[in-house]
Amino acid sequence: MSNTVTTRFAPSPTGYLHIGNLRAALLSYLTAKKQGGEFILRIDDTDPERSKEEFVDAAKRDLEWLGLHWDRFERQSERLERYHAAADKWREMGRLYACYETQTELELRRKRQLSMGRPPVYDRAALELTDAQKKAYEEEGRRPHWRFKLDQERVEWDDLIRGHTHVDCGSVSDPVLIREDGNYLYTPCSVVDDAEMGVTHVVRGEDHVTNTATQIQMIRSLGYAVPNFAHHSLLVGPDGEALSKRLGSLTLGGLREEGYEALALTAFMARLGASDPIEPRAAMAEVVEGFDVTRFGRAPARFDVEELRQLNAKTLHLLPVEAVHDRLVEAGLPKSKTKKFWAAVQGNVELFADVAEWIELVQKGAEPLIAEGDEAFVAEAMELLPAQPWNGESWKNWTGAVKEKTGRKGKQLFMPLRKALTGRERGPDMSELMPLLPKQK
RNA sequence: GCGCCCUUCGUCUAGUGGUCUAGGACGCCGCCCUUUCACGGCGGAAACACGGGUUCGAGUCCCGUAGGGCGUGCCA
Repeated sequence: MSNTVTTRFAPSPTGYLHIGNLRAALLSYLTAKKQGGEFILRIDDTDPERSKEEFVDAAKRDLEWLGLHWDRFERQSERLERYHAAADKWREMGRLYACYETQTELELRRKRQLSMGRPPVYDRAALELTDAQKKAYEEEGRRPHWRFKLDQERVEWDDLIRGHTHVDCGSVSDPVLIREDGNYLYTPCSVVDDAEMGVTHVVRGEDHVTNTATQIQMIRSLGYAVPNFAHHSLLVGPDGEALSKRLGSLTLGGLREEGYEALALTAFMARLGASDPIEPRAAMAEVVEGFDVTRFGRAPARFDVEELRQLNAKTLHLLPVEAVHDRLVEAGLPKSKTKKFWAAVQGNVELFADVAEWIELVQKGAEPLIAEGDEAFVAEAMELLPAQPWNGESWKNWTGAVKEKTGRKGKQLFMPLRKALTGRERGPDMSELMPLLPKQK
């Protein structure tokens, strides 16, 4: 109908979303939003055995948290009649054929092909089955699974990320579309949904490249327009190893619980593996603005949570107080104090949870930390401590007085005083921090 | 095994035969700011996987080797 750029993210609710899923979801979302388009969240739940509602809820929660708001929500389990209709068409065209091999038989056949140095491609034996043979199988109690008969041609497309891409369908097995138990597999559902939902850009991982070739054939056979494709590379770990092994520890929910900012995560993933620099962002609109799917490379991208942590810190360092006010109050800070507190402390937090330490300091104070040999100096300095309340000049005045009295200067002067007041060696600018400190005992 | 893709500073990358003595960003190191640490600003070190070939000339083209990713499911 319209030319609105439309993308989708189609997770199967069989587990929690992880960082790899985020790459696909985010790139899809950003591809749509950069063009003012629509983003669809489509739950791929055709497998009733493995799909769990719990995972649907979790996926929604994760995407909402990250700010990947969907314009439409669909679920494949409610669209089965659409898939039936497509399957009927394919049967009429002679492109969907019944197969009766068991999984064990197929496995054996593949092993035999492999041992002969041949690619394990389905041999289409079922195409030769006579009606009588099929009937015999049925009477034996076997139920068929259904394969799509591929044209043995070279399928080509211009991929937004990979450039000109080709797959030789002559070396690909005819994909199974319908399982023996009648459930539809990913491939046909995706084809039908993308076409009927008006998806213009399919953005997904490069593990789908072969699927794309077979799906293009299915799309064409149904007379639909072939959408644009963008296959991004997959993530690998910090040492270049496949990430799949450690994905379990990299769920989006887990990263959220560890305290990472949604904005840090989206800004990071929107640039990881692309040629534009990874930059901290103060709002999702900036992430969208700075996104360009064609800037991504074909090489696998390393995901290192340490780099995420660094971006997280920089993100926090540029967030205005309005963006964190509610969370500061939730963490126990009085509303009236958030502005000055954040101005003083934001440069010293890597994860938002780090504010807890500073909130405790400004509310309860800290045990002085006095280095050996500095006892007399600190005692002398405390005598000169100005009366509270302190203001922005207090630190300067105090240290000036201490300097005059003791002759100390530089680090010898400041570090002991910082430690005496805050109990720490590191922290925010003392001029800003001192007025926030509680009444001294 | 076979097929596809990939390999430039530690990391993400720019680079489509000739100012590439290889550019940027993050990190690292140093300096500056703050008469302290952190934050911030400025600067520096740091790479064409290896071997052949084509060419006057190769990071750029071809072949091979090595390494990595993906595919090869009645998973998605």
